[in-house]
Amino acid sequence: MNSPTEIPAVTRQSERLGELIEERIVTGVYPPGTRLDEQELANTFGVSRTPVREALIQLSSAGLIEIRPRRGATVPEVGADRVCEMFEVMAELEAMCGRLAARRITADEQLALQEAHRACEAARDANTPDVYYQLNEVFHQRIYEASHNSFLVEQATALHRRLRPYRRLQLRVRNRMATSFNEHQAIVDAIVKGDSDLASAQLRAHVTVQGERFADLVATLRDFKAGG
Amino acid sequence: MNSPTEIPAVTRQSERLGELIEERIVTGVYPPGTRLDEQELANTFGVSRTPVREALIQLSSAGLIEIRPRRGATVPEVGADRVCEMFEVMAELEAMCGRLAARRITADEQLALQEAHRACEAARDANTPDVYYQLNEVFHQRIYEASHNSFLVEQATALHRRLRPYRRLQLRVRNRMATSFNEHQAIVDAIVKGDSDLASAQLRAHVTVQGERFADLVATLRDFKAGG
DNA sequence: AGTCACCGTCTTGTATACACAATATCAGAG
DNA sequence: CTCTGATATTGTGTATACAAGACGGTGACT
Repeated sequence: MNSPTEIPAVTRQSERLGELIEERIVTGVYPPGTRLDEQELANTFGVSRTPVREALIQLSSAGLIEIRPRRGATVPEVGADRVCEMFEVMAELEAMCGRLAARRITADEQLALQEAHRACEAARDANTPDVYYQLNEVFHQRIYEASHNSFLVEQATALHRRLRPYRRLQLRVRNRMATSFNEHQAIVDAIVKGDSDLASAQLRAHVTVQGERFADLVATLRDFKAGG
Repeated sequence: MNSPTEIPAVTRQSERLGELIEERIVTGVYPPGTRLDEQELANTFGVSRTPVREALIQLSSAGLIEIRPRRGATVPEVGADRVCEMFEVMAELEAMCGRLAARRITADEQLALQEAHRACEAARDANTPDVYYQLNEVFHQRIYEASHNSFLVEQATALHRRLRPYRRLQLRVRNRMATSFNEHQAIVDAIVKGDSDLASAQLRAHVTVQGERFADLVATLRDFKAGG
């Protein structure tokens, strides 16, 4: 008697491997410039080279690694300018989500959005940046979904994921949490009000600020390095 | 099946295979719903299953096929609504390109853009839709590049590619070529003038129209089917 | 007669083996 | 001592072999 809801956890190893390797890349275990040796990865994860290769190809398609023919896979050195470009695109994608969300959001989704927003508020009051960071992801996801454009949701989510490590760097920035929450408030207001232009502008600004903060951070680090 | 006389592959077979299979998908050789048997593809292209699998994984990451664990790869049935969603995102990406291009385009790029535009004009005057279609691609690519955001260029190009088959359908639409060219003219003017808001709006409208045309076409086809 | 279970076949997923290209190493010449 | 060229080694790219799950058919039981 097989229960219809039985989940045999039947996923390809290569898929799991991809996630594991991705995790190690974004967490800095494999820093930029690292050469990813297939055999070495295979040994590390206790599998053969085949699923490792498939995972690497997947990551390559996602843009997380670079595969040069006959030269193997490497974690690319993503220049600060490159990341800024990505934030620039992210800002526009989020702006679009906001614009559509303001026009299309349902009552249920409004509730879900405000709930996520209040959760962020709690994290802010508790002064728990890590929690805020996670709830922030939920908040933005709610907006994506309210756009009622599933393709857009996928694109935005993918890029959001890819920018995660760089956004994470900003946790420590002074007052970032409070400022972020205030921006969120304005965004929620605009969406609830149905003001698509305002929602769009607010979200664009919100994300653009993150890109600028990242640029600031990079500049600071460079100065720090140069200074000694 | 190694043919020793073939030119030494400077690129992976799987990469070439990916392009070949992609070509067959977008040209309708493998229509939506087709089950892509690995062994069959391997026989077709005269290689083993390994590079075929790698190509399929790549295509899956690009969103062109769906791979369900243990059930193989299939060409997904992309619903009309899904395509419309993609056009909606494309419109926004192009709008962004235009907005940035209006602010950042160099003198050289202006020349290249206008050259591409004039080439389109020639194709319009010659009433050669196929040629116009190809030159149109170049025209848009020029705008992407003028945005001076390489990540945006990649994203826009990828989505443009993915929408190609649906845009191709519109070649036959009455007066589409002339209308398209007029829209291009307005876009070029706005960019050259440096009016980023206008360029953005014009491009958004230009692409949105394509999405609507596609929707029209689908509706017409449906009625046609229903009618007889 | 309909339904369910069991079994065979087929396809995918993974491992291993082999071929070849690219890089590293070392020796010899300038 | 350095530069260059040949050789060795390493690692990728492809093929083949093996294992395991999914689908279809057939048979038995209700």
